[in-house]
Amino acid sequence: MSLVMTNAPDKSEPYVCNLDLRLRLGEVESEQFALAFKALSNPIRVQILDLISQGGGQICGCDIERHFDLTQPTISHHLKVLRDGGLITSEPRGVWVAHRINFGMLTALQGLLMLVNNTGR
Amino acid sequence: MSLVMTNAPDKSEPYVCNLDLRLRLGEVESEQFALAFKALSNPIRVQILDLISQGGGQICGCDIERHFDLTQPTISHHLKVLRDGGLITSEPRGVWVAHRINFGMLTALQGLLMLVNNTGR
DNA sequence: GGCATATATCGAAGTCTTTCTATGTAAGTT
DNA sequence: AACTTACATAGAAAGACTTCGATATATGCC
Repeated sequence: MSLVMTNAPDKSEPYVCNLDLRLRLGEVESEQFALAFKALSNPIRVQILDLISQGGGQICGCDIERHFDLTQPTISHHLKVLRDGGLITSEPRGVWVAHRINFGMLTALQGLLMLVNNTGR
Repeated sequence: MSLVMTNAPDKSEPYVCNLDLRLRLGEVESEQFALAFKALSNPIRVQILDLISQGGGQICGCDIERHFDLTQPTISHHLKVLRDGGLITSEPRGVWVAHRINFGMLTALQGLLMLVNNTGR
């Protein structure tokens, strides 16, 4: 019996294929998660999401553009990717558009990470 | 005074640009997060990560390939993307390779989501 | 109506991703 | 030494992503 807690595989034991593994996540489910993570797979979009979270629901594109060396169409594109990934919602408000965090999606992503993090240990 | 808790912007108020927003995430930091999220931006890789978490550290490529209609080089590529994104580690163990979840990275990603989720509310 | 402001869309250029086939490497087996 | 098994790498084809300039739309103001 070892004195340290470990889940490291025993090098002396021959490997036996693990036949118990199951795809717990369905195709549709994993595609939805992948789409949301894809929205976060770009450093600019990670920073945009952080800016929106600081804005407390009151944020327009011009408040975002100011922080980056990118053109307005590019920022508009990144906001669309975040929207399509379900991470934000955008509501027209007169001449500008209010961008808000979709808390439900963030919570869902946290849930998936927790599932993997806890199952693995 | 309203009877419901809301952070919805007041439609009657004219919008004023929010000059207080700051990029809390540096360039290097947001690039690292983006790289990790990019690893999760594909449904196959989301499912692979889930399989590895179920394996408890004892998982080889053949245990993964069985579940997908993809060739061995393609699975090998996806594992490399997960590795480069810091989500798993892979240790050669004789003729096969043990893939393991990098719990620290999952926790870091959960932390970012929590930051955005909590700041926004 | 005419003009300014905020945002979206289009189309194009360059780059990166996904997947394959073919091939290489390295450990275990007979 | 030859063979099998597990995995990695190389190169190629198709498609997706990122960014831009140009242009369109739509609201608010004079």
